[in-house]
Amino acid sequence: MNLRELAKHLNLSQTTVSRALNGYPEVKEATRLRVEAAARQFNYTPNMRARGLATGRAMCIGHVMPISKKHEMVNPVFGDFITGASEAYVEAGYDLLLTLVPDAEEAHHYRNMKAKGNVDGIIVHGPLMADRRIALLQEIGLPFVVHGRASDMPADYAWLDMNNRRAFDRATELLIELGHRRIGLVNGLEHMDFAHRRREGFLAALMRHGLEVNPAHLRAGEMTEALGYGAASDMLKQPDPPTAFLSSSMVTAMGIWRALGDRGLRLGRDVSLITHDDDLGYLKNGHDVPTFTATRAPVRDMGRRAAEMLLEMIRDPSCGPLQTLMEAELILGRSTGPAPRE
Amino acid sequence: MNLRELAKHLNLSQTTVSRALNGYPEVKEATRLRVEAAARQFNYTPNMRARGLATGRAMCIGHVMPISKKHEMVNPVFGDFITGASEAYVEAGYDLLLTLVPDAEEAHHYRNMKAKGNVDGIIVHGPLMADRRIALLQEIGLPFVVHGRASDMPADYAWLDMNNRRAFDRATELLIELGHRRIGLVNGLEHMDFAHRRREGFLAALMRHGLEVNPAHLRAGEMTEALGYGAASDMLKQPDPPTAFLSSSMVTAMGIWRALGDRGLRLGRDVSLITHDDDLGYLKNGHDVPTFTATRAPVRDMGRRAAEMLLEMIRDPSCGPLQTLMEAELILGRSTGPAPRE
DNA sequence: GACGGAATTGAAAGCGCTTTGGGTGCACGC
DNA sequence: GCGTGCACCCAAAGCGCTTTCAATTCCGTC
Repeated sequence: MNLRELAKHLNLSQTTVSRALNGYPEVKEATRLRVEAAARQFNYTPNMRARGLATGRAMCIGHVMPISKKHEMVNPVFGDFITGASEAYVEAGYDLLLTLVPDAEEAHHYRNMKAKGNVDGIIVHGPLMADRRIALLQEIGLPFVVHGRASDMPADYAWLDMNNRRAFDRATELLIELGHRRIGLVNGLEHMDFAHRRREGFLAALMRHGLEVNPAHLRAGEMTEALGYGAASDMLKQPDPPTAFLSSSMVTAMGIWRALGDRGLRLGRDVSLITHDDDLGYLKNGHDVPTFTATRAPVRDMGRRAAEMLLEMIRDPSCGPLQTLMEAELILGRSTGPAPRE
Repeated sequence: MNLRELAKHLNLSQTTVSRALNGYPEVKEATRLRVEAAARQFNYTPNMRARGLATGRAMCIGHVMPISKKHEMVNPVFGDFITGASEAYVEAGYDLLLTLVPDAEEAHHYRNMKAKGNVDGIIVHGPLMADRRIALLQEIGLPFVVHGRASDMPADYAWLDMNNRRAFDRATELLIELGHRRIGLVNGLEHMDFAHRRREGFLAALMRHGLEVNPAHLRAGEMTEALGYGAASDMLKQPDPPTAFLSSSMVTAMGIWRALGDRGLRLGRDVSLITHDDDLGYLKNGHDVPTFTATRAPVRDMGRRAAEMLLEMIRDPSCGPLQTLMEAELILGRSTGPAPRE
């Protein structure tokens, strides 16, 4: 059933039917009711492609995920983020188009997004420190919001980010207050912006307290369980092993934990551990009391907020690039305790 | 730049330009080259909405994920599955539309998919045992492939599934051969089809070997780390604790492992564990030697295959519903060993 | 040099919707 | 009786593309 048929069936023009369904005021209330009833009866839904052609709006948001060829890994955070975003889209009547781009920097993908005309705006995932996509998108003129930031780029674009720097600074500070002097950092890949900021926060806190940075206590890689296990195992073998760890993700933290187990070290007693926790649905940090002391950021909420920002920017293009910085909570779990006496 | 402008610039009709770009034979080679050069120069990409309107094909596949209100959790497998599917779409020039459906309003969402006309087919995720969506989609007449199956429905639809029953049967068999007599099953929610089949496989193997089923050794829930920890802790407290566990996911297995650690039980020595492993990018099962003995199914490949099936069905609607059953590998890791002497 | 068919190209219709720019009645005031 | 303003409705244009049908050109042939 399309508009023409519906109109014919009602003995009305397409114009009137269209207006009735889209809530225009110049149609008589009785007529509107008649139209709406018929639409319901025949299960009429406007064809979005046709509507899009006519209005110029696609009613669809694109999410662009870079999948690096080298590290073929889907960010586990993605599922939860997108769930949150999806809530906002459903409410606003938008669809979600997902594009996985093999190489973060393939310009033509982004250009095509605009030309193909099937999205009104996009959300950019996984920004690098110097992410050329931002300038590209500004040039293209498609509204966008970055999930995260790109430190090396001028900041006049829309983004939603967690305060990674501060979160890791605070976490480090907490460990230092507990008496830890040798702290290992197991970070994500540091050309990713979020990882870079976390490292900065970590180093800043160390420096503020006059602590040396031991390069052997810094490790970065894809945030897998294996990374945590490997990194912690290596560091613990060294002459001056860390008495505490900072980890960039829950799975990595579990790997670290396993490495402790191998050596008979007890978490929170012999060795302390703070991890970042994205509060993912399938990876809850304990039940009543959190297993890990953690910097927690509700990724799902962030997805929703980012989506709302983008929708707002589309609704009112004059509002300029919106920016949101969210603070992570520092939640106390059972993985931290005073540094052991030497 | 749109087709008309491009045509004008070339002093050609839209017809010819369109044909040149779409590889129709009736256009002179010299002209085609000229057109292609101009298209590249101006970065012309056809507007998909307009093309879709004209051709009736959306060049887009919908993925529908139910998000149950009760268990607000995104299936962690989803990211990898969709990455695989995406590969196939990119090659075929398709886009991917993601819809998260809160399962209450099911029916009208699927009906709208068809009416809105922005997808040519859909992939259905998370099938339940008696999933009404299948009959609905058949009635609607939109090509679809189910990731998994629905045991209680007639099987004349397209699906791609892992042989869950056989995988868990084999895994159980292995444990029995190792001398285990009391085996705990920590499963996913059993109204989900895959979990139901795994349970069946588990029970079949027990029965075949004349082993009693202890209801206290069966547990099902959302496959979180906490589930594994809680279930294992409970079972180990009982008078006749399991000497081996079967787990439906890696994170759950890690929870079980943690519960063992709490009690000073060593994995693979004191207690054995086999888990299902979806081979996710960020949750690798060990490095050289797998940590866990596991039934492994490459979810990403499955995504690709499912997508290819759907594209084939769209290309040739007469080919009927395709079906693919994949076998999981049973890979040996360090989490299994002979049952301890009593 | 005219002719038939193959090779190229174009004009125009149409996909299903929105929206512009008129109508057509009708009530009202003069 | 006539203009005015309002409330309501419609015909038709147009969004950017594909595709049908027809027109034109080109060539080898007789």
